[in-house]
This record gives sequence, C-alpha cells and structure tokens, in this order.
Amino acid sequence: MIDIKLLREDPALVRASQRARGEDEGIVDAILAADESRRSSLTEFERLRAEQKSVGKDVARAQGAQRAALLARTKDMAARVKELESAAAAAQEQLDALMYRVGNIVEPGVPVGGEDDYVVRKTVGTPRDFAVEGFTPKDHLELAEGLDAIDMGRGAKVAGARFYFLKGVGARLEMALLDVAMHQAVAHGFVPLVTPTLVMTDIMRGAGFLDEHAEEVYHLQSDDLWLTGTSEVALAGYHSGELLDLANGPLRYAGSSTCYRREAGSYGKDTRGIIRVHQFNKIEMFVYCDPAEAAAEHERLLAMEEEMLGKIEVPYRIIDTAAGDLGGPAARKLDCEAWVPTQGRYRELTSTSNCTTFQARRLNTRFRGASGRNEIAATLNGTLATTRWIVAILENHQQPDGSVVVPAALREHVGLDVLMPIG
RNA sequence: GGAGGCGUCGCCUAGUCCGGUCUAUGGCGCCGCACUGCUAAUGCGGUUUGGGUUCAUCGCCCAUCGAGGGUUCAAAUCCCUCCGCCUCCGCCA
Repeated sequence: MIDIKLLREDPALVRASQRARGEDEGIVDAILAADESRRSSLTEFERLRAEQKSVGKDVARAQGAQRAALLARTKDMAARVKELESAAAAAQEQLDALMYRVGNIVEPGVPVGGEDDYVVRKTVGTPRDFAVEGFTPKDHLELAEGLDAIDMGRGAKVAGARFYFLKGVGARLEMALLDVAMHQAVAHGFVPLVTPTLVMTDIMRGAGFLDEHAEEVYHLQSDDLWLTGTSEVALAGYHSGELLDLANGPLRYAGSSTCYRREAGSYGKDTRGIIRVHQFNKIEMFVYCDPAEAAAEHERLLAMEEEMLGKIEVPYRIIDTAAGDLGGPAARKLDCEAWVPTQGRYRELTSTSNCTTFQARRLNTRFRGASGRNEIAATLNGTLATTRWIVAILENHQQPDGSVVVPAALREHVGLDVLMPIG
C-alpha cells in the first residue's frame, strides 16, 4: 500500500504512476474524497465520544436522582456514539478498499508500457550454434526422459497435470542447484531460513498476493490458510509488526521453500515439461532496508543473481520490466532470462523486485530512522535458483548423444561431471 | 484428542477475583535539564504506538493492556471467538 500522505500531498505523482501502469488514475480523486469523508466522520465520532467519557465520569460521582438523570442522557448518547463509530469504521473501510487497489509508485526510469515494452539492459554470453555443431538440440523434457531425470506421466497420475517427479540425476541436479545457491547466499552474509509454506490471510494480503491474482493462490478453506507461491510471502511476514534495528545495515535473508501456484488462466501455455508447474522449489533472497538504500540494494540483488547464473554457464539477458507488467507491490522489477535453445528465445529464470515501503506498510514493519522517528522499512526480493533452471542447464549443456555436461560449479554438488542417458 | 495456566506502553512488574478515583503502578534502561574540574553519584522532568485537530509550534482530543467481537451509561477488569507461549494426560513416532 502506498502512503496516503503522499497521495494527499502529490496526487499528480500517483496519477502518473497509475497511468504508467495502464491503470485507473481516476481512483486518485476517489481516494481523496474517501479520505475527506473518513476524516470528517472520525472527527464527529471523536467529539461525541469525548463528551460521553466526560459525562461517564460524572455518573460515577453522582448519586440518586441526579445519577438517574445523567444515565438517561448517556444512554441516548451511547447509541449515537455507536452509530458514529460504525460510520467512521465504514468510511475507513471504504478508503482502505480503494487504497488496496493502487499499485506501488513506479520508480523513475521504468519503461512505460505493457508486457512487451521491457528494455533489455544487458545480454551476456552467446547461444550455441547447433547447426554448426551438426545436430538438432533436444528440448529439456526429451533430454530429461533420456536421462530418466523427470517423470511427467507419474506426476500426472499422482497429482494431476503440471505435476512431476524429479528422479535420479534430475533430483540430484535440483538439490545441487539449491545447495549452491544457498552456499552463495551465506557467503554473502544472507541468513538462511526454511520458511512456512502455509500462511495466514493477513500475511498473504500484506505481501500483496490477494489483490488481483488471488485466483493464482491455493487456499485451504477448512483452515483458512494459503499456500505460498514463493517464500517471499513468509519472509515478508517474518518481521511483520516489528520495529527493526537497521543501524548495522539491511537485514538479508535467503529463504528456501517449495512453491505452489495454481497457474489459473495459463491453459495451453508451456504445457510441456517443467517450465510452468504447480509446485517447484526455490531459493529466494529477501531484504529489509532503509528506503533510501533500496535502489542500491536492488542492484546488489541483481548482482547476486548474475553471479549465480554465471555458475550454470548459460547465455542470458537482463530486462527492465515495463510499468504495466509490474506486480502491485513492485516499484521496479528486473528479470534475468536464460536462453532456451529449442524455443529460440529467452525465458525468465530470476526476478528481483524493489517493493519499497509497499509491503512493509501493510505488514507494519518499521525501523528507527536516522531522525529518531520510526519509519516504514523497504523490502526487496530476488530469485537465486529454482527448479526451472534445470531447463536451461539441460538444453544449453546437451551433447549429440543426449548426455549433459554438468557446469563446473555444480559438479561437486551433483557428484557427476556428465549426466549420461540410460539404456 | 482432553484438562489447565498465562499474554499489561523497550525489559521486568502492579492492577483483573469485586467494572468508575486507571489520566495503567513501581523498578530498570533510555533522553533532557540542574548540580559538578571530568566521569560517576544525586535531584527534577520526560519516555507505548497510531490517528484526528492546527499553516506550524504549544496544546487539545480519539484509539491502543496479544487480536477481533459482545455486554454496559462506563471494560486492562465481565462474556465469546481466534492467535501465541507454557504445564499435565492420552495417542502416534
């Protein structure tokens, strides 16, 4: 949620941000009006409540007929106070409902437009030329089946479409990848956390995952808990309601969790293999810091992702996502996309977002600012490894015989230099 | 699964049985001022967090005793639900 004071003081800024996102800018005026009515109804309530309290003290002191007279008066007043209180609460609710619909203020410099209007910041590495090498590359699933590394059929039998088993070298490869990512995180001072994957509604909403894409999230109705699509959710909730000490710099965490996504509305997209699945594993970086340091911290998270991508030795590019493609909490989002030979295009492997104070305001996460005042902290997140990385590793390191060379940095963790087809 | 105890403004703590004098007690810590070669000690004052009002300051007001409801003229205090911590019993490993 953005700061209502900012909206009051600089509505044009909020309108511009909404416009950049391709969202309703008329909501700004609706909020100003709702804020006005909230404040006037609150003032009205508070005035009568103050009177009620002071008369209540007289009641305590009064005796006999005088007391009865006061009671008659305060009885009516109590009913009126109750009305005004619920009117004020309703006005607050109305304002909140509108505020929850406003995305974070887009960071200056973010490209304007939609999904296809990203700006490529940098391209690293050169895709292999399989024509020159003299063979047609297999896609990740065909390779994995040859290696007996992924079993989609049995995944579907047991859990349905978009579920799978990682098996043998597939399982080993995933664990190695997550392990290498976690080691890197620790080496850079991140604190490892294995997080809950079920969270309460307040946390899910606070992290910003129930605003527009609630249908993307699995919900356990009988317990009213939500399955997280990323450990970002639990990590954002980790310090909710707390006053942080950031005097020694940002708090940096590396969360490890299984992630669950309903993938509603993606029928027919990426149906082959493990590119888009309902369940996968991820190492996620998460940072709490002073908002003044957030942009610099964002670059640090990106550097972490690049270091990790360097270890799997695949060509990739970095894109600056356009405003219209940002999630509500993000002020800026930078994705690293790896080259997938059989698709002839780059696919997202990591995503790092600067959420500034958007999540922390909802989750009431503050810190003691330089001025001595309590301020809302900034939060950032970024991917360090996911199951999907296997796709890029298999396809980019395949050989004509269907074997796959393990990138040097993973070899010790996998326990193999080359993954060999079975049979 | 069953029985019970507990949660107070940084930390500890009084208050809850029996509703009003709670504007939440006291200690520690912290901040300011005074005194003082310096430090310490001492004294005095301040010290939850949000919000409203105000151009702003001072101030005034509202909410806040784990969270949310309820009863009442009035709730830290009574009732209900939830969250968390602890103890015991049962069951499973």
